[in-house]
Amino acid sequence: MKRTREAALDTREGILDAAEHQFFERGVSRTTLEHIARAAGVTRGAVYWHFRNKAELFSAMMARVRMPLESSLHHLVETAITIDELERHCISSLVELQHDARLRRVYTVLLLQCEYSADMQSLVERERAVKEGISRSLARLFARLQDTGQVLPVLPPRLLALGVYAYMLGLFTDYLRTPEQYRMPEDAEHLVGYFFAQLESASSRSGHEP
Amino acid sequence: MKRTREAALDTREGILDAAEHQFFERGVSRTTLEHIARAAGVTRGAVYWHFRNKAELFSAMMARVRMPLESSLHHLVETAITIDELERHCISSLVELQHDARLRRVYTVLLLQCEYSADMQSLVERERAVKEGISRSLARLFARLQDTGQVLPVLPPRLLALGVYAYMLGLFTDYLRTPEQYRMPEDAEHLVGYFFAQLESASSRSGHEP
DNA sequence: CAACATACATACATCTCTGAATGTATGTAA
DNA sequence: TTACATACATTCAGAGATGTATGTATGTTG
Repeated sequence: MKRTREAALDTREGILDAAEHQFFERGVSRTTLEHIARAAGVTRGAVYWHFRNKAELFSAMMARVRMPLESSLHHLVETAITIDELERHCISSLVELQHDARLRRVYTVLLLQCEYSADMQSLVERERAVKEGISRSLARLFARLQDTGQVLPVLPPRLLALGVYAYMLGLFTDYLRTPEQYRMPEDAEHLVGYFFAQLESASSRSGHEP
Repeated sequence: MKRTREAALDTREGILDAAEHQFFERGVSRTTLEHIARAAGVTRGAVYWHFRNKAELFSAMMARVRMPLESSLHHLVETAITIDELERHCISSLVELQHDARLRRVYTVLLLQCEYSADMQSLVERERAVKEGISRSLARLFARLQDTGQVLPVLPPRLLALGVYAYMLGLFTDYLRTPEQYRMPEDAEHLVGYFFAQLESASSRSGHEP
């Protein structure tokens, strides 16, 4: 058994992989560090070597994946873009779930297998901050797009931001819960497209159909 | 201390009330039966007298509240109704959350404070069945409304049902997580109204504005 | 007013999980 | 090659948590 630095990194990654699967299958609170260790082929000693406790392990696991709504969106939203780009981003982030098993697992854990109680305070606060950022960015984007006439002023920017966020959250959650009800590339396009259709003024809407 | 039958029922309700609060504050897995008993002013003996275990207590707690999306919706959807009725139902079920603290607590537990792991299997299956029923009912309703020309065929009924469900699920979840971001009577109306606006043909849309 | 059932409280045995302490083999730098 | 750090494995003590068994006071019924 080698104990070089690279091997240690492999072990660490293996533990995180195992945590992903165990959390996904048993839920966060019901999986013990022993479960994770065994699944990773190590003992709890190794786990405690790499992570201070379960909460830190959880955070590390979450940090490995970029939140689809967060990752590129924040950049996307700050640079001047069109409403179409935002729509395509929403669609692709939904479709991505079908292809990326890790994303699916981690998001299932985040949305369905994790209790947001007081001991997860740091996690809760972080998520809250992320959502705050997304909402504000989205609202500013919509404000810009409405100013330039790209988006119809059917709703104030704040509500558009809330609406898009809630819709995507609901779609993510429901897809992860019952994926068999979705035919994924097309349904994502239609469902998201439906929501955005109202926003697109006639000018920006041309060139949409083939 | 009286031990009559009515007193026993009071105790039972008290335990359920306490469970609601404790689950809400600590999350399901982190609250022990001791917590619940103390909060209810009894001991674990009383809890075990009324409920076989934590899972059964949880189920009993959930059974006390009617799911806003489930309760009247199922009836509503089977009787021939207009799209406006469905829209108003969605709005009012959202607004209801603001006024009904119990609903808020129980739904927060269901959506944010509860891990859907294997031991909650029965709960998971039940929720799944409920959603199946809602989806099918909604889809049939949309099909009828499209046939009679009340709703524009912008999307197939199945996708409309999925979309409405996901949107409401997202709104519920997000509102419960960050209620301070919503100005509740109006925002619910605007957010839901936005989603339904596309569906309403010119005829059914008249008489909407004051 | 027995006799029994109900509605709990109390006490206990058991189990699980955590965290820390300790042990140990391997790598690594002087 | 010695001395130390790294990367784990093993062991142990302690804290909850669960479920059950038992005790007990109060109703309830014939």
